[in-house]
Amino acid sequence: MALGKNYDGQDCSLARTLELVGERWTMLVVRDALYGVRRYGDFLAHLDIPRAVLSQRLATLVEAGVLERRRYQDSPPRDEYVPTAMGRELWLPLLALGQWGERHLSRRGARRVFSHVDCGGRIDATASCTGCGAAHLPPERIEVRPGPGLADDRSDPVSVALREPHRLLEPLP
Amino acid sequence: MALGKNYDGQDCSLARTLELVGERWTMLVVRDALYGVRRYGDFLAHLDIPRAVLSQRLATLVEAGVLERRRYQDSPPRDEYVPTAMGRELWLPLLALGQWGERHLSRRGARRVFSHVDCGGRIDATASCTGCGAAHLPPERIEVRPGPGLADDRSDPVSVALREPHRLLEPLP
DNA sequence: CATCCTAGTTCATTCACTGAACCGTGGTAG
DNA sequence: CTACCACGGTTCAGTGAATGAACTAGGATG
Repeated sequence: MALGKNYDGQDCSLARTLELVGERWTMLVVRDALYGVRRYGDFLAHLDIPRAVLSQRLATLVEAGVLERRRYQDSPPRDEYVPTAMGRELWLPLLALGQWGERHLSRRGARRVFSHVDCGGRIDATASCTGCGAAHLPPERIEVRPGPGLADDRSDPVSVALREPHRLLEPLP
Repeated sequence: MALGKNYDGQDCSLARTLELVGERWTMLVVRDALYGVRRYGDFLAHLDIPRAVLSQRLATLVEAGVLERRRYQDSPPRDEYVPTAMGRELWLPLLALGQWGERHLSRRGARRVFSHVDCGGRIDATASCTGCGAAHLPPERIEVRPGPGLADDRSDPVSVALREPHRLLEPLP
């Protein structure tokens, strides 16, 4: 989103949600985190986001409890950003938005296909498996694959790694 | 959202969706449209949105096919903005976002409660009825009521009308 | 005729986004 | 010991969208 990030008069959970994740780039950062992107440089290269904006978004998401900043190496000191339980629950709205776009804004086929790791069935917009009927699946049980509509013209490590099937939340690349 | 509304390198249906509905205010406009708000002045009063931004957002949504602009009176000429089928399908992602905020960002209770008009059961984040089990319900089958966490300090016609139970998409106020 | 209502547009100001440059820490190579 | 590089940022000038107030236009209303 953008300027003046608060919707003051709106006593509404949607408005409160958008104050946090509705800013420009934020949902794409969370999506990447759910795909398994964890390092600053990978977000940067995959999203083509200005460094200052990425820093600010990561700080906001950490402060809000959507991501956790975690030391994964001491020398040199390196931190990674990992979705918390709260962040993992954003999977459902992000999926619903993506599926809506797939249905209404895409002329080519699906760019990415989600399937249930336990049965291989396709996932619908409510995170349910159209194969076995399991409802409201968490990201841990989902695999992403490139779909027929995906243009594979990007060469950053994340884009390359996502050309193979990949389970959500598993570290990339 | 904000500046430079396109996510050029992102070959992703979520990014395409956000280019359209991810701008600042846009999702709140769609939410209001699903609640039944139809007139420029009602959006304006309920959202406290700058007039120029509202005009621009309505035009974008009409052009994209999310809303339809419809003449409802000839003298004086007056148009209303009504969700198309494409717009009505945004119900699911908007609900999922709102429910996420309700769970994670709200200290008071729910601000609004959604229920199934056919059985009175509560609606979950996947638009399914927890009472009768009906899945993926469309907005036509949903009723909104004020929840315990709603502060009723606003006096615009839409806020006042929404203090009563109201079926989604039914014209307000 | 004067006033009001609705639905806008215009405009100066403010403020976030952008992209490029710079910085600091800690390896690593010679 | 010095140079250089990788990573993860911060800083900064320029741009452009959001903001809010003022203004406009068409038509009803008194």
